[in-house]
Amino acid sequence: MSVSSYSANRSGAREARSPRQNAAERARAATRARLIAAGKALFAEQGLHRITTHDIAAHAGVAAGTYYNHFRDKAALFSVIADEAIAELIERLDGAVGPEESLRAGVRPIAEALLSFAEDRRDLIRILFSREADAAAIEADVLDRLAARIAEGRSRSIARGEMPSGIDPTVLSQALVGMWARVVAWWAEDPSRAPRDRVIDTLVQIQLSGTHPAAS
Amino acid sequence: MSVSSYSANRSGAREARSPRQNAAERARAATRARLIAAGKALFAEQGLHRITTHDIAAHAGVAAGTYYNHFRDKAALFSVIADEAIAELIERLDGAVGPEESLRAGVRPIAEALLSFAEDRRDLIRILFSREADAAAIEADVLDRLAARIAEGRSRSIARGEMPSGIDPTVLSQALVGMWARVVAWWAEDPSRAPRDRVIDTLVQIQLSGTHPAAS
Amino acid sequence: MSVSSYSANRSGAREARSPRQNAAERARAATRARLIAAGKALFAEQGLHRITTHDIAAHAGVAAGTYYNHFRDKAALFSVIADEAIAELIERLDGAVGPEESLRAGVRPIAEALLSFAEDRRDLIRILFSREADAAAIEADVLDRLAARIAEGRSRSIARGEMPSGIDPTVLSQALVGMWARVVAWWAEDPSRAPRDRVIDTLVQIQLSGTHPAAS
Amino acid sequence: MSVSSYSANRSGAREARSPRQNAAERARAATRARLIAAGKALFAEQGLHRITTHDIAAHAGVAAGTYYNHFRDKAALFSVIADEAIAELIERLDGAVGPEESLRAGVRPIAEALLSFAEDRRDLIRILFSREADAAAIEADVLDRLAARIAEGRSRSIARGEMPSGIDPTVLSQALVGMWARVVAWWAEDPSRAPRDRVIDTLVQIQLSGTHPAAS
DNA sequence: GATGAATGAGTATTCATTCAT
DNA sequence: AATGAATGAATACTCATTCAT
Repeated sequence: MSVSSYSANRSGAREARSPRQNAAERARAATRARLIAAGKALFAEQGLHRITTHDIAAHAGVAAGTYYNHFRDKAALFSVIADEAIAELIERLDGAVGPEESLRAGVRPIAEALLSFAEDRRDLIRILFSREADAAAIEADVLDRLAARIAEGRSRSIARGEMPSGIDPTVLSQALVGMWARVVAWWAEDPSRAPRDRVIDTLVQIQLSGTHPAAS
Repeated sequence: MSVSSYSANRSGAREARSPRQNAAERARAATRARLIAAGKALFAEQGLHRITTHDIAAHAGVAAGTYYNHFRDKAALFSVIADEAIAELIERLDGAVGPEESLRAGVRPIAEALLSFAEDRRDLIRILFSREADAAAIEADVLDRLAARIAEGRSRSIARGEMPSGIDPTVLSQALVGMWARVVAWWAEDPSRAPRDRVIDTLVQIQLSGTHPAAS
Repeated sequence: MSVSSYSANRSGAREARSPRQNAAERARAATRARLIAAGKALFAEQGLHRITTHDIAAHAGVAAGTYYNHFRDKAALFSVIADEAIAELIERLDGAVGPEESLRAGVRPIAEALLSFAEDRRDLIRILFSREADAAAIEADVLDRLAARIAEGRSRSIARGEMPSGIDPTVLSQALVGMWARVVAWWAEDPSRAPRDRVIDTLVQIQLSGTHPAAS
Repeated sequence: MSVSSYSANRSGAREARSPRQNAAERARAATRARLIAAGKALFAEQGLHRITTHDIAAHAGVAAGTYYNHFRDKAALFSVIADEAIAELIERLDGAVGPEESLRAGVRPIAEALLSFAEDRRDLIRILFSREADAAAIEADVLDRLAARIAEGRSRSIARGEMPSGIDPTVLSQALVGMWARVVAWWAEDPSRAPRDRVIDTLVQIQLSGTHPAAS
């Protein structure tokens, strides 16, 4: 388990990467990965502040102190997880809609991407939208980033005259983000609450009509 | 274990209240009111679990133990505040829309009631929508109650054939609630972010188009 | 309830005991009696340190502060109760055995007096023999007083040559007291554990043989 | 909630214990031992509920929180101490009397074992017989176990016709246990109160005569 | 790098007691 | 004398974090 301990400092680093160094590095990365996995599982179940660093270490099968060899403090792991989650979500959304694609065409793909993400990553959904005081900064971040992306798209729409003039794009983006976040969290909690396609259809209908002059 | 003294008015007797009793009761009510005010201010600023009962007592200018002469535990004050806030919010919404009024007519009044509440009661807004783990039950309650109210109205709309068939009323109610909660919280945080009427107009436009066949 | 409050200080004491004073005095005594009764009931049920002064006042139907108009502190009421209990017990024992009566004749009456006391005053038994840290001083007192009484009797017996010389009267008195206290407490807890007369017979037999040369 | 670290030796592996693990384990055991020693000293002096976990930690020379690395709560240390004490007492009593030995022969050895225990372990005596409300369960246990042992022996005596018929064995066992417990506690408090042998002689005489027809 | 024992500040809650009315 | 609101010291228990090995 701790082979690396005895060697790491002794090797006279000749080559940039001795095999020994590689082994040590791989072991370290593996420990880190297990801590992250433990964090995802536990934060999703119980939320940030019901979980202790000891819980995470124990779930990862390492000693309590090991946690601090990998993360500065309790919040750091949460941030890492949240950042990964956000990145994955953004990536999926980007995959779903080409950046310059017509927004009209894009609504359904976005909703589908969101719902797929909720299906595949219920743990991440719970972490991202978990309504935690301590997580507020992170969550605000998630939602604000989404909102910013949307607002940006909307501005282009407006510039092209595609949106009713009464609508403020920043308000709209907050509204859409709040809507999506709530619906996705609500549905991820118990997907049997509504058929997946019906959720998508509903979101699409609201979106379509609410945001596009063609709908009126 | 012992009979509690948490209710403001213990004596069942209507009459025969001595001046001394009245004075004591008034003093008690005043202390309670100060604790509630302190709770509102502090919970709004920092959230439920960053605040200690000592903080609240200190902010109210009473001794630490006095808190427990008025509230069973830390959560109790939060509940009282949240319940009051919900009641006030509901009351305002009820005042804004007659129960059987056309939904179409009702969208704007609802948005206006919401925004007024956000203006007048920024502290309560922060508490109600503060995304706290411990407050989750309360917030879920708020939002679910709103969602239930909306879903109910929607059902009538559907029955009257006023809504597109693709829309699921439970999904829609979650969506609207998420949208409103987020927009209101976002705006209450800093009302200079958008002019009040523009927020209302935006919400109305989304609502109108999204929920009414006449808009399509 | 508080008629006396308004008059006590105003009466220009002409006679040694005005009717008003008598009334006030009686009211005060009644309050005190109710506190004592409450203390007996509650201490017997739960022991000294599970019971709060608020519990006692509430059970007596008076305000919390009233307790301190009658007793210096929490221990004072306990002492009063214990003293009364001891006095009653001593009185019963004295009633059972004439001071100079032959000890031989007295064993059965003592056992009977003890068991009767246990039957009539289960609450006091529980208080006197309740094995409480804080009550230790009091209980030690009870038992030591009993032991002293016994030791005294024994010394006379020894002087009269009625007791085996190997027996130390102080040790014997501790032994008897421990025996009695435990048996009485054990039996008072659930009198169905053994028929009353069988308990007495057993105690008598042990006593008789253990303390009297005639038995050897 | 999390897997505890209260047992001294967590690792099931017999072999493959690194020097580091051994050192840590030894350190842990040493701290635990100091906490237990502190508990014995303080509980014997002041009783369970006059002593705080901070007192124990301070007396053991460790930080307050360290207590909880070794014992789940305040009661846990007391239980550990009491269990050890009971076990040691039982062991001594078993060593003193062969199980089937004549009871007659056994009285003196029992008394001697008891007194030796009281001499060697004055702290444990005080803890075992300390008359504490919270310790009641433990003490009841001690005394009941002793009583049960005695009752068992008595039943054999009765079966062999060695005991007067007027005596109820359950009452007798309570009586003997009360007697012993009180005498031992009284004597351990200040052994100069009576010479050790005189205590033993007195106990033996009471026992002999009280329980055995051959003595009459 | 990993370990895990130790740390100690932090916190909710209790309750004997006081005192102004 | 009675009231009862206020007091504040006391205390069990938690947990993020450190550090010697």
